[in-house]
Amino acid sequence: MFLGEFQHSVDQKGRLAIPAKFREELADGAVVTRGLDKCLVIYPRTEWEELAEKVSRLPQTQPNVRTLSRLLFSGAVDLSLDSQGRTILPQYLREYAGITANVAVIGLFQRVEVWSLEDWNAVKATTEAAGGSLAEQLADLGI
Amino acid sequence: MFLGEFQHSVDQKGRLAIPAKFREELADGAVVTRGLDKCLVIYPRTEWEELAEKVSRLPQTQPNVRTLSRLLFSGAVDLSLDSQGRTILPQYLREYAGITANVAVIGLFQRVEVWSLEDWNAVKATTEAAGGSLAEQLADLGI
DNA sequence: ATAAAAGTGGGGAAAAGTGGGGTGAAGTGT
DNA sequence: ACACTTCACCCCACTTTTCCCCACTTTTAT
Repeated sequence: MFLGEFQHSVDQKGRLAIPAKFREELADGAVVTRGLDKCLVIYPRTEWEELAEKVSRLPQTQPNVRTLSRLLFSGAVDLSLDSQGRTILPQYLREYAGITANVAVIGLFQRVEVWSLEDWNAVKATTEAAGGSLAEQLADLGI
Repeated sequence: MFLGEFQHSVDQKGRLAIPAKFREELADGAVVTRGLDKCLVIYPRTEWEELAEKVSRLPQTQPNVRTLSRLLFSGAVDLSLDSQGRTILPQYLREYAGITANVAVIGLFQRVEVWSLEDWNAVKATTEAAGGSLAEQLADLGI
């Protein structure tokens, strides 16, 4: 279970330290790829396989599905950690998410997202402003 | 079952003593996250798992669902107690709830809320003043 | 009144995060 | 085929944060 928000930095070699609390769960294989928003997503192996299956079973005759496949699969790399618990983010992924030096690493239960710090703060501000309407959604879930 | 109001302080290291009466019930795992109001909420493990499961099963392709997930999960940390029964509140959570030095810890049956003392006093004043009309509104809920 | 428990504060060891150098493999160009 | 560059990976060093322990004060219970 991935939880929490961590501010880390990407060094000149493109290395990003994965929060120590996440490492164990990612140790036996994980994949980084483009997210649906302007961010990167890290899936542990089992989650990734499930997602990949689902997407590959969608009708590839639909343009949207082909677009999604390209977004998801073409960007994917498997995430390996060095002895300090860092991974290298390829340049094209950093570009996609607008990542330069400072990033936010976000735990989202089954997955991990990586945002440029600027963008994450913007998202957070928007989210908190939308607090009320989200409360209603929760109510709909019977929470 | 969490009941009562406690005034505690947060020290320079961001540590908050959990009221002794609450510790046992939180000992086998608990999670703190952002509340829907300007406060933090502590859920015991079972409550949290139920909530997290519900949210994680929603279709993550919907933008609102992703926003909700981020609000809920990114703010969450699991609550571990040191040998003095204290937990560390990360800085971003303290900021969210406007917590600096003095807080109110409130037992609310199945969950615990943490407020900055100032905000709590304001909320309490409002609540007590609204007593009469509140009763009417609650009647609609069948209480 | 005394003892026990709860709350508060701070110091020190350990872990996490960050930066940089060196080595070897892969790829490029001549 | 060879020299050269580039990039990934491993190691080491430093700084910062976190966690654990001890000590003190205040409150509660007997």
